[in-house]
Order: sequence, then structure tokens, then C-alpha cells
Amino acid sequence: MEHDQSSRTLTEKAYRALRHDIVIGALQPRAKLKLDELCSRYEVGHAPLREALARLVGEFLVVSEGQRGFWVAPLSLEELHSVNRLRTLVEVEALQDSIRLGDEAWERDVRDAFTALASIEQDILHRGAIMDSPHADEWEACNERFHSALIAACGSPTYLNIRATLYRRAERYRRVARKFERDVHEEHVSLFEATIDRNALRACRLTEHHIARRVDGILRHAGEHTDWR
Amino acid sequence: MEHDQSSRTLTEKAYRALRHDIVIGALQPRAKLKLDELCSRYEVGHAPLREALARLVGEFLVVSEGQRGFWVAPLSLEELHSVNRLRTLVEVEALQDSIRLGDEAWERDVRDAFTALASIEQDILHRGAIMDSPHADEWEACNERFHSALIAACGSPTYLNIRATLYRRAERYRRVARKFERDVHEEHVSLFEATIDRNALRACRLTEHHIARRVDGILRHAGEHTDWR
DNA sequence: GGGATATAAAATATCGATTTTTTATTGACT
DNA sequence: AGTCAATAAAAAATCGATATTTTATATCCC
Repeated sequence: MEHDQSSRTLTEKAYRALRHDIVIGALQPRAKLKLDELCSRYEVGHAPLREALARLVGEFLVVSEGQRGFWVAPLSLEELHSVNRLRTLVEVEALQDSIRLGDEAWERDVRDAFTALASIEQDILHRGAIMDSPHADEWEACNERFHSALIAACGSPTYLNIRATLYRRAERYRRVARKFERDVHEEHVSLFEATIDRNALRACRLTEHHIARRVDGILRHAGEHTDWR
Repeated sequence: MEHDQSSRTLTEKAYRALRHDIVIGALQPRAKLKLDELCSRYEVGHAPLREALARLVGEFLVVSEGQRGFWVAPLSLEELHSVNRLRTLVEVEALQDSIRLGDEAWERDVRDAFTALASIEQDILHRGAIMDSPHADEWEACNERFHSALIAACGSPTYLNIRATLYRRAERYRRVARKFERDVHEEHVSLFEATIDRNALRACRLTEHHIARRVDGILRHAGEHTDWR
């Protein structure tokens, strides 16, 4: 039996599972992370679990206080804005480089990722635009793949890594607003077209606009119900 | 006996020590981090050491491969440029907000930090501008305090945290170039004055210029001798 | 009754030993 | 000689038990 990179060690298994559950909100913001509870939940011992938690502390998804334990990092309006602002800066810079440097293989990946994303988005729109959990998972995966593909050719692993961590932090907020907006799809179409046309200026403007609109959407649909401080 | 936050747990102790040794280069880029060796070096057991390493993986100072262990993250031209570019973006954004929002207490902190930094820099210039290890430590601490103070009033913990991690990643490169340039001091003076004058536009331009010049300096003094890939 | 103090329970942090995996070494075979 | 396989050594990963610290509870005194 083969094991891929993500299940080679129990630490990695615990890390993936914890990260997933925090990002999708199964473990709620500010929730106390009790070690014994998590050990049985994920079927790992103390050592790998604590390692996974420590790594998530480094990624700002978990907070810890010496001798007092671990908590799921809280959500806040401040973080929502800051993370998406930084994401914008990073994606705009990287997209410029990617459009300049990308070859045919990159273009193909972008097309493939867009096709998959567009297909799911039309599906969701047909169904009435309410995202239940499996649809949200599917859409998030495709959305991540598309945005990741756009900047994949930027030539900077550093940018790609930072973007990935910012994206996950932003996803926690998206998951709260479960309504899918038609605009999102239209924005993806324009962004795709501008990128394939190698119109860097337009693609960057669209990226800025896209992320800003998503923040607005999150505030609109989820703002009143949450206790973000 | 009182213990401050940084020495409450062995994990924290190991984390600080490891981070310090990586940042200053005592543990060289790409060095294999053997667990037993580090355990005796820092006088901690396996568990806290591995936790510290996991956290550093999350901060991009250590890389790990399942079942194969840990290494000090390599240096590269790509990372040097990317990290400093991101730092610029973050510091410029945060500085704008800080200048807009900062009160008298902030202004005092900026003045104090600048005074301390300027005094050390003049000291170093008198001595011939070669930084040995203790001087470099002293200067780095003051430089960090000054740049941190500038943006402290920006109102965004998220920005401050990200800036801190980017700053440490950049410090690894600065530590290689041991010559202190007179320009650095002059740039700090201008940046300080523009900030106190609440001239946000000028302060941001100076920040961009300052960081770009530092990258140039690093490349000039250290570029030929290193094996960055 | 209220507040400080001692005690008990819960949870975290840590260690030392064991298991598993990787890496290095040796020796056989073509 | 060079490749492959088997074996030995090294290192990482994990577990289970213990020590330490924090938090909750109950008790006593004013």
C-alpha cells in the first residue's frame, strides 16, 4: 500500500485534519482545543497532535498560551480586512509576473482550472446559489485551484507559499457566508479572459475588484450574525 | 523566581533559541537539524524540540520532510527579493495608517526608538563600520524596534505579525553582509523626520527606497561569496 | 455574606523507552 | 568494476507514564 506525502506521518495527518476542520469551521473560532479530546478524534497520540498544533500556531490558525493550552484563532473584522488586503497585494504582484513569464503549459493549466471552476459555478447557480457543505468544499477546491493556477508562473515559491497561507485564512471567512453570488462567476470569467489575453493591467485591476467585492459580500451576508470583534 | 513569557515552557525556550540561532546564522542555511544533537545543545527533550521545529516550519525558517527530518531553510536570491518586496508592501501600507492614526504616545515611542538607533549607528560609524557579532545584535535589536515602532499605530495586529515574520526572514540575509553603510543611517534619519512630520507620502517613498537600497547592499557585499541558488 | 486560602481535579508539558523508517555498509553476483 | 540485495547502524516518529501547572471547588475566618 502506497502512502502519499499527506499521510506519511501521524503529525502530517493530524496537521491536515486540524487545518481542514479549522478552515471549514467544524472547529469554531475561539474554541478551546483540548488535547485528549483531539487525540481520540483524530486517532493520534499527544506528540504528533502537539506538533501539528505548533505548526498551525506558526500559520496563525491556532493561538497558544504557555501552560494554558491551545485555541482556534478568533475571527475579527480587522483580520478579514488585513488578510484580504495582503492577499490582493500578493496576487496582483504575482499575477503581473505570471502573465509576463507564463508559457503554454501554464496557459493550459489556467484554462483547465477555469473550465472546472466555471462548470461548478454554473451548477451552483442552477441549483439556487445556496451552498451546502459538499458544494462549498467542491467550489472552494476549484476556486483555490484557479487562483493558484493564475499566479503559478510568477517564478517565486515565496509568493506562492504566502498566498496559500493567506488564502486559507481568508477561506475561514468565506465559509461563514454560504450564499453564492452570481457576480463571483462573472468576475472569474473576466479575470480568466484578461489573463489569457495577457492584459496584465486589466487582470490586476480585476483581481483587486474581485477580492474587494468578496469582502463586501462576506460582510453583507454574515456581518450581522457573527460576534467578530 | 519569576519567569517571563519567553521562558515559561521548554517549548518556548527551544523555539526562541532555535529561531535566534537560525536568524543569526549560527545554524547555517541547509544545515541538517539532528534531533539528539539539538536536544543536548539546548537542554530540552524531544517533545519540546519537535514542537519548536514544527512552529518554525510554519514560519518558513525550517523545512521538514516526513520521516527524513528537519533542515534550516535555505537562502536564495528569489527569497531575498520576494521577502523584501513583501516587506515593502506591508510596511508602506501600515506606515500610512500609522501616521494617520498615531497619537502622542506613538510619537514618543518612535522618538525613543529612533534616538536609541541613531546613537548606536553613530557609534558603529565611529568604529569603522565593521559589525562584529555583538554590535550586529545590538544594531539589529534597535533597527527592529525602530521599524516596529513606526507602524505600531496602524491598528492591525495582522500586519504587525506578518511584518515581524518577514523581518526575521530578511534579517538572515542582512546578517551575511557585515559592513554597515553610512547611507543606512541617513535613510533612517529622513524616514524618522518624514514620519514625525506626518508626511505619509514621503515616508512611504523613503521606506520603499530604504528597503530596496538594503537589498542592493546585501547583494553587493555578500553576493559573490554565497551559494544562494 | 464575602474574600482569601487550602485542596482536588483537570489539563498541559515533559521525559524515557519503543517502534518504524531511512541511510550507510558490506558482500555477492554479472 | 559496477550494480543489486541483504544487513547493520542511525535517526525520526510515536507511545505511555510522570511531573508540573492551572483551574475549579470547597472550607475557613473576618
